[in-house]
Amino acid sequence: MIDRDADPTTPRRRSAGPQRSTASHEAILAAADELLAESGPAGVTFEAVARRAKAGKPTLYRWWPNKIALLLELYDRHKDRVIVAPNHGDFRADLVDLTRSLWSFWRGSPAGAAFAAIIAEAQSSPETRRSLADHFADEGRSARNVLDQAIERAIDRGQLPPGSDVRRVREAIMAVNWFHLLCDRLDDDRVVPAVDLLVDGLSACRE
Amino acid sequence: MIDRDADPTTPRRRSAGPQRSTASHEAILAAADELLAESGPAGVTFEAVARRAKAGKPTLYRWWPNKIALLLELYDRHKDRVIVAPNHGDFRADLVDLTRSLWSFWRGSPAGAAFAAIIAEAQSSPETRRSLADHFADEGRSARNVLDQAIERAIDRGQLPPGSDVRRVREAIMAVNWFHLLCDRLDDDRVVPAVDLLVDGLSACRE
DNA sequence: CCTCAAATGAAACGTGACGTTTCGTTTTGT
DNA sequence: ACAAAACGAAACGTCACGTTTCATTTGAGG
Repeated sequence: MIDRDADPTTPRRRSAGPQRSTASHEAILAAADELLAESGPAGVTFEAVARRAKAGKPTLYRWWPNKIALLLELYDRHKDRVIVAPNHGDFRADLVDLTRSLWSFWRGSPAGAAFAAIIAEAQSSPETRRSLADHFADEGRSARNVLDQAIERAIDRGQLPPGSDVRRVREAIMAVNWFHLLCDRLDDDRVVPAVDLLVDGLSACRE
Repeated sequence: MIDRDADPTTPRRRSAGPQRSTASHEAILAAADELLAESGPAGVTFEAVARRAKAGKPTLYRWWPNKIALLLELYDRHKDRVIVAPNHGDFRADLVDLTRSLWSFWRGSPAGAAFAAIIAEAQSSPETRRSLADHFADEGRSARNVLDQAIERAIDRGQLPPGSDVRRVREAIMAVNWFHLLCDRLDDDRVVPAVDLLVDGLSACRE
């Protein structure tokens, strides 16, 4: 953290005027990131973020309607940096790989707790609940995510039926991931059984 | 609600002494239920419940560690009253029936929002997250629930492999239900596709 | 019957976040 | 230069939290 008060070269105001201040935007995200790492999602309050970022609360409320939006922006940044696209020439292998990386990402950083908090926070109203669903329903989001790419490769290869609904496949996979996150069951041991169950259906649910 | 102040026949104190007061217990649950119906899960605060039940906050904190426990007790009561065991002689049919009833129960009463709030609230700490998982992991809970019964019948009939892990099957089904609840996608139209996807696996995910 | 332990309702406490408002300052675009 | 817009700071009232205190009431055991 920079103590701007002790540095007379930096201006007292980061920016102002008819345009959004990038400096403020960055300072706020950085502060939120620090708080997330230090005290978890519960520590990321608009109050605390504004305090640490030396920003005004109205500035926060101007650009983010609520805590979900802020956490989501943080989360997406980290995720896009960490999750890379696998390509093993086999759908099941790709899915195991993706699931393992995602769960490990969730386990090993504040991101898991943050994402759980996003889902949790979104339950406070029907509108936010819908907006959560829509955030993941959009096909075009983030230039086709790595999961969608793996699904489409599987269809091309014939490992999924030609008429498969990519969106429905994606949601089924997400449902499993969410459940394991929310129940704190992100062990590596559970990855393969979970993927097998998903791909093969309940009939494959052996001991 | 009963205005006990205006009715001199009722005692000023519901009960006290070395035993838990059943009257207080009931009054608190009733008040919580009213608040849930009126203002949703957000309205069910210990503060408001105590006020309406004319109970002391310490009494609430004595018997329920947190809001999750209270909501869970409310939820289980309603659920056990509404969800009945289907038996169509076919696993898929049973599952469709159960899913439809559950989703309709969630849609048509404050119970859905309440249960979503329970999941959400449980995300506030790793301990409560685990306790949520454990609440559903226990085999013996509530004298074998209707879902477990349907699964075991399916195994007996040979519609699921003999070695199937009931717990794993149950969790896979729960994952789907939770996801649809949390994303506010409890339409009747989605029931059959969701069950098919679950039973047959991703390969069955056609348009 | 009496006594003691334990549970109760009421009220108060400090803490902290919420969401909003006000104010004076700073910067940008015209 | 000027006006519009964004900024930081500070304050506001509201509300739930979780805890503490206190007097009161009940039930169980002697």
